[in-house]
Amino acid sequence: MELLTGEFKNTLDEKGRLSLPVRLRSELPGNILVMTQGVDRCLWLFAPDQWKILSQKLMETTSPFQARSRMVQRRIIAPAQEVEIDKAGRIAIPQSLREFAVLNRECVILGIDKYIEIWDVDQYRQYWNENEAEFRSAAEELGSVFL
Amino acid sequence: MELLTGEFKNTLDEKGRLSLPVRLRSELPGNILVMTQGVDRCLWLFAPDQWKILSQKLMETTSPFQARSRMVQRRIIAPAQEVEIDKAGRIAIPQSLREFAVLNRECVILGIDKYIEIWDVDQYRQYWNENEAEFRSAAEELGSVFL
DNA sequence: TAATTAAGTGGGAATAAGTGGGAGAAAATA
DNA sequence: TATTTTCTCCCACTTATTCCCACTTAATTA
Repeated sequence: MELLTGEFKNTLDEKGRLSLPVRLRSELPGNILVMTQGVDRCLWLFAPDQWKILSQKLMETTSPFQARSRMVQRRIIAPAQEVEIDKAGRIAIPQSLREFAVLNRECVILGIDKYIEIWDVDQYRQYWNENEAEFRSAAEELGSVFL
Repeated sequence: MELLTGEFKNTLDEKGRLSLPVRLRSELPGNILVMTQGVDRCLWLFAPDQWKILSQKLMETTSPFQARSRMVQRRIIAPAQEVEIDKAGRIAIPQSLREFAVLNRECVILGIDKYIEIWDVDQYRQYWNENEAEFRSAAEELGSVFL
């Protein structure tokens, strides 16, 4: 119960199922997760209590009568679905989310401390390449963060 | 009885019927819903008690003697109709509402916690594309929302 | 190194969800 | 009143999802 981190590569099968690496699974509180669209072309996975915190914050600060709010609600809140980890440690990724993230077969799974990201391996490679330079400059800005 | 969320794609049939995804249906209190025009080119669906809350608030804050109020009343309150979920889990969408939302065949159904939105798939895609840039800037502003 | 366990992957069978369409009732039109 | 249209209710088909079991490969242990 320590590090929800690690980068893994697993394959999505024909039926839309993806194994969660044990390393990540063992850090999760139960076998239910909430999955939604990330801001980039990936999926975000949260433990239910984490999702509750996040979604409540978002809902409190947004209203269906404001255009920007509706955008956030439609892109973050609306796509969210509960998924259950099956006996083999897999989750079935709902079709709409599979399409959004362009998941094909090879997937990259990232543990990011408080949540998990799922990428199509090609999309992730592309993202990585396109942002190499900007990452370096972002890292420079972290100069004030020391150990 | 937890998440009234999820993004789904179902087809409106020749008779104007649309299946509500079980994931959403199972979160609803009964088989009656109130359907009205959304602020964007989509339809809004509420559970009757949610609709009561919203419509009362709207009526309390508007007056027939103010032009803006009349607009709100005409566009939100007036178009509202009750619809019933049939045994196959479908709702029949009244013609006037179908026309308003330009529903053709492929529909996108969004669960947004307290209500449901129905879009024509093309309309939704267009909305999505037009707002890509603004969504990203809105997301940046959410920087203060952490887990 | 062989044996054993665990992790990840694949697939069949049963079930459920979504979709289409017919028959009859109700409503509208002539 | 006769005819047509619309709407309901019901049944049937197709596709997707779920559940269960088995195989392969990797890791662990003796």
